[in-house]
Amino acid sequence: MTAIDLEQKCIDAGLKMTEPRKVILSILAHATDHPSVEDVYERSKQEDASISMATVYRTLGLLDELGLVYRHEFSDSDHARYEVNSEHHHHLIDLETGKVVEFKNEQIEKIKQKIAQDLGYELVECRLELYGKKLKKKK
Amino acid sequence: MTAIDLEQKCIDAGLKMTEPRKVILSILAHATDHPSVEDVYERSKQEDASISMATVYRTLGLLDELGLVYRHEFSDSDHARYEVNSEHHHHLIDLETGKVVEFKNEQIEKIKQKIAQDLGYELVECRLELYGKKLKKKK
DNA sequence: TTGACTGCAAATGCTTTGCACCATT
DNA sequence: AATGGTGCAAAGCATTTGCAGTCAA
Repeated sequence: MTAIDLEQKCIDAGLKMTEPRKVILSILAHATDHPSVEDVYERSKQEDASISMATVYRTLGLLDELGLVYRHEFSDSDHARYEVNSEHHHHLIDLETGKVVEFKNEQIEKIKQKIAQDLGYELVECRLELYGKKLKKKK
Repeated sequence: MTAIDLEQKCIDAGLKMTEPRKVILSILAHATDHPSVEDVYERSKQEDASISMATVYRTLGLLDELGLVYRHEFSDSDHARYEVNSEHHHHLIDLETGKVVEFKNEQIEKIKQKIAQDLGYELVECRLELYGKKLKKKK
């Protein structure tokens, strides 16, 4: 999803397209990692030094509510990290470097559904995170 | 795991078996839910009104380090919730009531392993939580 | 005896909010 | 012009910590 797409979705949702919001949306659209609030704040300041932390928190909160962004709370760090909500996937976190690898798996999606159903529930959300250490290549 | 088992493991780990710790271990051993720090504190006070919140935090922290207890951070609430670390399982959280249902699934265990391996990682930890709404029984 | 443990209260650190001013619509 | 958005600084809140007294071993 591009920055323009995000801007349009915000406008459609009735938000005013202010300067701070444009900057934040652009940063999120271009991020290749999963930045924390602090990260977004730092990067925003490079575009526009007057942006405040409060605005970053408020904006990310709004985007999360609108479902445009996904809020992660990986257990290897203690603050939230964000990513633009695009295609459904899960994460593997490198315990040594904190690097996040994304993956998809059709089989797991099916089993999740089935487990929830068997327990008498409709699956609404799901959190699946793997934490691991890089394997040393053998030989 | 009984309270006695937990006490023994703590002693083996070199911890002194004090009154507050006995109370907290007993509460954890008897809990059928996944109590928050606050919950453990409230329940502890009924056994011994002099126990402080700080001690509950410190004790739960120690137990987590020793691996005797598992610290959850379900995304429907914002504080940590604990359970005695017994058999490996995952959780489904009822989004309407907050109720936690435990489940196991062999298939998922295998797929998790395989995914990590395929990505070049050794699986160390994992978090799998389903969030859902109770299905209405049809007819 | 003595080092670990505890309660208390103060400190922390991330996040939220009240308020007055400002900008988008 | 009206309303929603912003920066700032203060407030919140769960959790942690310094300290002096206490207790298990």
